[in-house]
Amino acid sequence: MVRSTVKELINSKDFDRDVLLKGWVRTRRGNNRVAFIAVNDGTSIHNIQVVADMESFPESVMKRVTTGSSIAVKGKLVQSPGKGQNVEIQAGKIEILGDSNPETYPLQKKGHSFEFLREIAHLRMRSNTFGAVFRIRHAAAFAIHKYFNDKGFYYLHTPIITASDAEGAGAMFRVTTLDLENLPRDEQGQIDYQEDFFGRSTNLTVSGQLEGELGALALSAIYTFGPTFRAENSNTPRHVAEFWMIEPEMAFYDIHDNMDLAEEFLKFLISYILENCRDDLDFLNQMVDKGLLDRLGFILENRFERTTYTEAIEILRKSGQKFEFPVEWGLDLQAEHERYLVEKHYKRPVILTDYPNEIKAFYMKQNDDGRTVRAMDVLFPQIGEIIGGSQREEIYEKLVGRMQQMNIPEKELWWYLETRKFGTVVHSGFGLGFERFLMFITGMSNIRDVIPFPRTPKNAEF
RNA sequence: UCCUCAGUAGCUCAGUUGGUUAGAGCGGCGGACUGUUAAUCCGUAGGUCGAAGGUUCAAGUCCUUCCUGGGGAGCCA
Repeated sequence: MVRSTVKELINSKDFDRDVLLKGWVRTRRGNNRVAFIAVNDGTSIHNIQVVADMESFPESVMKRVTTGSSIAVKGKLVQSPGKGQNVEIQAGKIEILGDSNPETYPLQKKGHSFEFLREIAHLRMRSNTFGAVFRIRHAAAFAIHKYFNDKGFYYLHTPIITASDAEGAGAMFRVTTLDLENLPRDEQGQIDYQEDFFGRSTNLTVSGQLEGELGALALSAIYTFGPTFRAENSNTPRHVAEFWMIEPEMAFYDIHDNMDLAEEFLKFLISYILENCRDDLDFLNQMVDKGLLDRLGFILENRFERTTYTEAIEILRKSGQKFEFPVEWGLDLQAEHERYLVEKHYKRPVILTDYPNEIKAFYMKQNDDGRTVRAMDVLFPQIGEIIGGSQREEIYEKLVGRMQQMNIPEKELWWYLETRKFGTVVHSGFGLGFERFLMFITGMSNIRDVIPFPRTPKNAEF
């Protein structure tokens, strides 16, 4: 007999047929006459109830049906006479696939703190919340590929190991095969990286953007979606050392095309999750974050307001609102400022453009005013910035000028600069931190709870 | 890295101005119960009080250092 999943069975109306179910026991209730076994196989947030007449099964088997054990059940799918579920399985045969000692199995039927579950990350996916989170994580990843593929973008695999440490996006992890106990030295006593695997110093990537631009300037539109590494000693609910990032780059797109894409992309992802993960979202909305569904609706129902950084500073200064951090032209906006603009002033998502060049990266398109660049930040309620991007500087001389000002070594990025020498075009792109997006769409408040096995300072367990 | 709060049973926590043998709920185990819904009721076991050092007649409680975790800040996605 073919195994049916919980997802198939709980939605089925084809009753009184024989089915085969395999899964893990979540809870067990009952008395000496009848046992109610809640089984979950990860295909749904819901469990299916297996009903077993105690006298039909040997005690030696029923004793082993404990929380966490894996079982196979052959039985009849029937309409449930009890409240709380539509269908259940009247068990005909129960086989224990794998025992689970109830005295040592750490997951109980009562709720656990996320902090505790993080310590048992190898088992936490068996809990309701983490099952929901990781089903949504999958759906979001799939939706990202679907969106870009349907739009004619190419998925470009930018390198994970990079020799460039000029990207300026934070501290990097070194990649080496040198013997750390016995490092080769040159005449000056410096470490001799010519002896290293690549013949030079290499690191894990902090961004695929620069290589992504090379792809866009050949294939018209590309996106990257891969792991990214930051060796910063950041201990916050919003940072991990290894995370996933989505970075589209588009030739012939100016800043306005870029904003259009970002808005359409985010709305598509949210609609896709709402359509395909409704049960999981309902669960999270009820158990984790009561404002979740309203907030997702808020994004879908509103056109993103577009304005400039300079205008935003004016609004904040005139607001009469007391902020913890100062509001002044030239300073970066804090999350509290971004949230005020979105939640109080515009009451809709906001895209800010034209930031002071001093607080933005070297590759951003310089405006004619000489002091702002064509950056764009997409701001969401609750979290502030969710997407950061820009039109890129395509004029060789201007780009080099900026690199010199900011002490970015031109020699190392010769390949990046050559794209501005040979057939340069207007182009744009942006970056979306995948886990930051997942926090928004699941309502989870710690980034370590939206990635299966988080890497943070002093923690690389699992 | 800085600031701050916390660490007591498998989990979530209480524990008085330092004072006898460290408690509860849940979970586990045993029992009762004819369809349960985080079942209910009765009973029961379970502790290196994060680690090391110190003060004291006496430390879960006070002091020092360290470790781990939460929140905030910085860095940033």
